[in-house]
Amino acid sequence: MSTIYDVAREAGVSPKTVSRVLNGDAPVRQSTRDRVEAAISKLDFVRSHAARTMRSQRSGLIGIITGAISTSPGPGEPAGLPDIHIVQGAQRIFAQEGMTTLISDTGGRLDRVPELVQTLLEHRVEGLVYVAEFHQKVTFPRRGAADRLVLVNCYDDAGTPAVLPDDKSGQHALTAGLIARGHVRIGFLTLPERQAAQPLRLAGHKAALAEAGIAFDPALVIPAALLDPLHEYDLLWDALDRLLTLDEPPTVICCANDKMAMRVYGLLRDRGLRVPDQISVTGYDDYRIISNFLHPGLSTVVLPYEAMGARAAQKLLRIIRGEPDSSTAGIELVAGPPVWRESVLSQTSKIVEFQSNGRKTT
Amino acid sequence: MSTIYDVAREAGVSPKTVSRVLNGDAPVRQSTRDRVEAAISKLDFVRSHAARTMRSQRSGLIGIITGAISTSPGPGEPAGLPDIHIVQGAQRIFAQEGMTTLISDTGGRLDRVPELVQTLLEHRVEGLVYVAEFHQKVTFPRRGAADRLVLVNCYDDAGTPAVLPDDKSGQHALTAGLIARGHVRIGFLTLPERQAAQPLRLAGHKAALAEAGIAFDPALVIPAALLDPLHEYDLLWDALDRLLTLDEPPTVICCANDKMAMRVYGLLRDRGLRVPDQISVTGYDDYRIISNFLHPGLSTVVLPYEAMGARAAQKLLRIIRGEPDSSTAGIELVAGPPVWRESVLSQTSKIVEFQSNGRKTT
DNA sequence: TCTAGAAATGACACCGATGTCATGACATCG
DNA sequence: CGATGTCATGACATCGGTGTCATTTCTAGA
Repeated sequence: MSTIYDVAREAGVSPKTVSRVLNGDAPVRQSTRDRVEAAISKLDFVRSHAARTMRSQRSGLIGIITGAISTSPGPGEPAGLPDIHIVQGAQRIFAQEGMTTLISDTGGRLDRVPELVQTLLEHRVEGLVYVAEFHQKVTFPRRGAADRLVLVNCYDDAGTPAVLPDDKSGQHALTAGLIARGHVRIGFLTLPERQAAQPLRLAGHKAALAEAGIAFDPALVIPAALLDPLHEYDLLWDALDRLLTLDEPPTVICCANDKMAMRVYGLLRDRGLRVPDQISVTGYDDYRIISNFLHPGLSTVVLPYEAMGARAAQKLLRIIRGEPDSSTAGIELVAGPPVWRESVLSQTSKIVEFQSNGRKTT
Repeated sequence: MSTIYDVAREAGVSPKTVSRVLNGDAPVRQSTRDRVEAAISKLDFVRSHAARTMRSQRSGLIGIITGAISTSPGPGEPAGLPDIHIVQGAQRIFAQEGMTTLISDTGGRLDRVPELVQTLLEHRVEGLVYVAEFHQKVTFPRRGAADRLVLVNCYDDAGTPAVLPDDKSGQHALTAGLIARGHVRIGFLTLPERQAAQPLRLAGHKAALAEAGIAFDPALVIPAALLDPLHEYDLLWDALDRLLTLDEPPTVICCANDKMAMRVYGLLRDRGLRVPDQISVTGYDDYRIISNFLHPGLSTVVLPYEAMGARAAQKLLRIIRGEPDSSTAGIELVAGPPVWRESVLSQTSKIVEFQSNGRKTT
C-alpha cells in the first residue's frame, strides 16, 4: 500500500503538501493540487488512519457497547425491541459528524464489558455509549472514559448522562387514548415489578385514569410473565383467564409488550373471542414486524429506540466538544407516541357515556 | 494518556522491555515483569492501537458492510430474518481470534458502499465481509481488498467466495417432513420469482414430492406478495383464497416466510379456519420472535444466519492466513433444519395411505 | 576458574502521517 | 523602488509503539 511519500515523489512535491491537499487545511495552488490528485489516483493511495491518529491525537472513533447483536434473552425475560435500533440511531448521527463507530458486543456476558472497554480505549475512542437491552439500572465500569460516557436505556447512581424511554408518558398516552375511545374497564398485563419500566408505566396508567375520573381497580392489573411455550403451564394464560372471568371483565387488554400481545391474540382465539369485535388488545414497543403484520394490526406505543440512540449520540458529541449544555448532564427522557391500528375498537356509545362521566366527576 | 515510555521510566527499564511484557514475545525475568506490571497499573497505561498498527503493519481489524442496522425494507419487500444475526455470527468468530470488527452500515443506500469501503481501507482492515439483506446476486465494488472479501447471503459473477443459505435442501426437508406427516395436497405461497431463493425452494419442494411419488400440481403454487396492511387490497388474501377454493384444497399452507405465516394465521381465522385442526401452516426463517411466540407455535425452517456468519468469518480467516483450502474459494451452502411446532397436524390416517401410495408409485 | 551459549535487556531506526516553523515567490502600497 | 504582507511550499521533528541487532548478564559444563 502506497504512502504519502510515494505520492509526494510521484507528484514532485513534499509530503506536507500532499497532506495539505488531503486535508484542505492550507492553500495549495490549483496546478499543484491537480498533480497531487493525479498521483493519488494513479497510486491508489489510501490514507493511513493509524498514522494520522497517532500524530493528531484524534481517533475519530466512538465506542458503542451493547448486547444487541447477541442472542435474544432467555425465556421469561423481557422481550422489547431489539436494541440494535438504538445502535442504528446513534451510528446515523456519528456518521453524519464524520465519526466512525466501533461496535462491541457483550455476547450477553456482562463480565466481558471491562475487556471490551479495554479494547476500545486501545483504539483511543473519543467517547463511549453503553446500550442496555431494556430499561434498567446499571453499574458501568468507567475507566479512562469516565467523562465521555453516555448510557442509553439505562441509568446509574453516579449521575452519568443517560437517555431513557419515557415509559410514564407513553403508557399515559395509550391509556388516555383508550379512554377517549370509550374504554373504561382496562385490563393491564404488566411486566414484572422489578423491571424499571413497570412502576413508570403503571404511574402513567393511573394518571390517565385519574384525569378521566375513572377509579383505579387493582383487580385489572396483573403481572404476566411470558414463558417459552415449551413450558407446559403458561402464566400468561392464567393472568388472562383471571381478567376475563372478572364480574365486570375489561373491554381491552393492555399488554406489556407486542410479543405478549401476539400471544394474547392466539389465546383469545382459543377462547373464541374475536379481536377487536369482542375485545380490544394493545401492545407496547411498536415492534414493527409484529405490530404491523399481525392481523388485525396491533395498536401499541412506539418505543423510540432509534430516536434514543440519536439523542445519545448528540449528547455525547456535545460532551466531547465541551459544550456545557444543560442537556449534557442528567437523564433525558424520550417519549414515543401511541400508534392506533385495528386491534382497538371505538366503543362509540361509551364515548358519550364517558364524556358525561368525565364531566360529572372531578 | 501515558505511554510506554512513561511506564519504562517508572519501572526503570527500556521501552522495548515494556513492549516485551505486553506482548509476551520474548523472555522477561519475573522480577522485571512485576515491576513493569506495577508501573502499568499505577499509570493506567493503555496501549495505543494506532502506534502498534503503524509499526507492525497489522491492524487486527475486519470490516463488515451491511444494511442490517438500517431500517427495515419497505412494504412488499422480502422480510426474512434481520441480517444482524449474520453479523453476530461473524463477530463471534473474529472476536475469538482476537480480531476487532468494524461494522459499517449502508443505511439502506447501496451507493454509499464505496465510501464505506474507503473508510475501512483507511483503517487498514485485513479483510472484508459483505452481508446482504436477503439471498441475492450482487456486484460488489472491490477495491484494494479485492482478494480478502467474502460475501454472505449473496454471490456475484466474479467468483468471489460466498456463503449462502441452502434454500433447496431447506424446503426439501420441510416438504418431505409434511409428506411424512401425511400431507399430500401442499399449498405453497411463494416469494416473487425474481428472488434468488425462490427457484431453489421450488426445486427442493418438487424433488421432495417426486421422491414420494406425488404428482406436482401447479395450481397449488402461488406467488404471494406481502403488502403493508395499510394497502386496502392484500394480494396475500387473494392467493390464499385461490388455494382454499380449489376443488381439492390443500391440507397445509407453506408460507415463504414466517412473517407471511403470521399474517396467514389471521386471515385463516377470519375465514373461520382453525390452525392446525382444520388446516396446517408452515413458515420459513425460524424468525424466533414470531415462530416461537405465535400461538400455536409455527413450524418452519431455520434460516441459519448465525452459522452463515460464522462460516464466512472462518472462510475469510483462512484466506487471510493464506491457507489454500478448497473451501476457501467458491460458494458454500449452509443448510438449516426444519423445526416442528404445533402449527402442523399429523394426518395419521393419511400417513398410512401415503406410505402405501409411495410404494405403489415409482 | 574460564568460557561457550542461552537468557535478558537495551540502543536505535522506522512505520506514515501532521504540527511548527522557516523560506522563497509575488503582489500591494507608500 | 524598497518595505511589507500574503501565498505557497518545504524541512524537520514527533506521535507511540515494535523490528533488528548489539550488548550485558547468567548458567552450566570443561
